[in-house]
Amino acid sequence: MRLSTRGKYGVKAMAELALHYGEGPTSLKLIAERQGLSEHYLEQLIAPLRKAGLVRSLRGAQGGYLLGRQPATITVGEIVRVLEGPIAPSECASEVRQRYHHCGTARGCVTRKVWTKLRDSIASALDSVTLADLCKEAKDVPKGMYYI
Amino acid sequence: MRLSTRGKYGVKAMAELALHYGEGPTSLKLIAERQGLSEHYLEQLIAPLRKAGLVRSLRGAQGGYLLGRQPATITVGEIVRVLEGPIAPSECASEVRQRYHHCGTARGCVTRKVWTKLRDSIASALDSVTLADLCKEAKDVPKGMYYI
DNA sequence: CTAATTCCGAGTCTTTCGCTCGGTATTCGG
DNA sequence: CCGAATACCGAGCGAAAGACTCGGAATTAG
Repeated sequence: MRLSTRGKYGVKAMAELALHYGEGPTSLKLIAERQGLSEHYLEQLIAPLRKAGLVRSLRGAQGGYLLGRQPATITVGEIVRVLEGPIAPSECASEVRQRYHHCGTARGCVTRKVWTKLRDSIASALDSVTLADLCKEAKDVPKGMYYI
Repeated sequence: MRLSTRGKYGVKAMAELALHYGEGPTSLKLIAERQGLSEHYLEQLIAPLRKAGLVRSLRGAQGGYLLGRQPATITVGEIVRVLEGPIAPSECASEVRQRYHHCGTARGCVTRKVWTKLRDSIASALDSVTLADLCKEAKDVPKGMYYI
C-alpha cells in the first residue's frame, strides 16, 4: 500500500506550481530545488502531466511550467492517476474495467468486494483534496521542520 | 497503490479458513487448491499469520490450520498489516511513527497531510470488514464465475 | 549568439516480488 | 511400529519494477 515516488514527487511539484500560481513560469530546476528532488527525474514525471493538460510549458530561456488550470480545480487524485495509472489495490478492482479477469478461485472471488470498497475509499480521499487545499495548509507549516 | 500478492493471498487464505470455521483443521494444500494459489508460497504467508495469533496450526497427518479467533473478530486490516507491514502510502504518513523523518523540503512538507488522510481512509476501509462479512458475501457469489 | 530551458530516449543499478526447492520435525492411521 | 501426510524452516533465484542518471537535440529570451 505504498505510493511510489512518482505520485509523491508529482504532487509535490504540482503543489509548488500552485504556490506560485499567477507568477509566471517556474523552471524545473527551481521546483526541484525547492522541493528537494532530482531535476532529471522530475523531467520524467512532468512529461505525462503536460500531456494530460495539468501543466503547460514554455520552452527556451526564462521558460518553465505553469498550472494548466486553476489550483482549486486540480485534485490530488487526478495527479496520482496520471503518474501511477488507475487506482487499483488489486487487478480485479481497478477503476479501469478489466475484461475477462479471472480470479482462479473455484468458488468465485470472495475478496473482490473488499478491494472494490478500498479502491473507492482511496479514490474519494484523493479526489477530495485540491491543490488549493494544499496551498492553504502550506501557510501553517513552518519552514525546514522535521516531521516525526 | 497496489496491494502485493502477500496481502491478497493472505486474505483469501483467511477467508477460506473462515468459510470452514468449526469444521476442524484445513491443510495448506486444500487452501491452495480451493483458492488457486501456490502451496509453497502460501507457507511463507501463513507463518507470520500464525506468529500473530491469527491462525493456529496442528502438525502431523490430518493436521492443518484453524482460525485463531472467531471470524467476526478478525478484520481484513489486521491481516494486511501482518503481511505487508503498517499501512503507509508514504513513509512520512506511516501508522508506525517514524522518528526524525525529514522530507527534504525547504518550506516544509506540503503534502504530508494528504497522505495522512489517505492512510486513515485506507485503514478505516480495511478495518471495517471482518472475515464474517466476507463469508456472508461469499454465499451470493456463483461458482467459477468470470469477473469483468 | 549564447545561455537557459524544455524535450527525448536510452541505460543502469538496486530492490522488491513472487515464487521454487530441499530438507527436517511431527503426528495420525493402520 | 511404520509410513504417509502434514507443518515448519531457510536458502536461492529469475523477472520485474523502482528510482534515477546521462547525453544530446530543439527552442527561445535577452
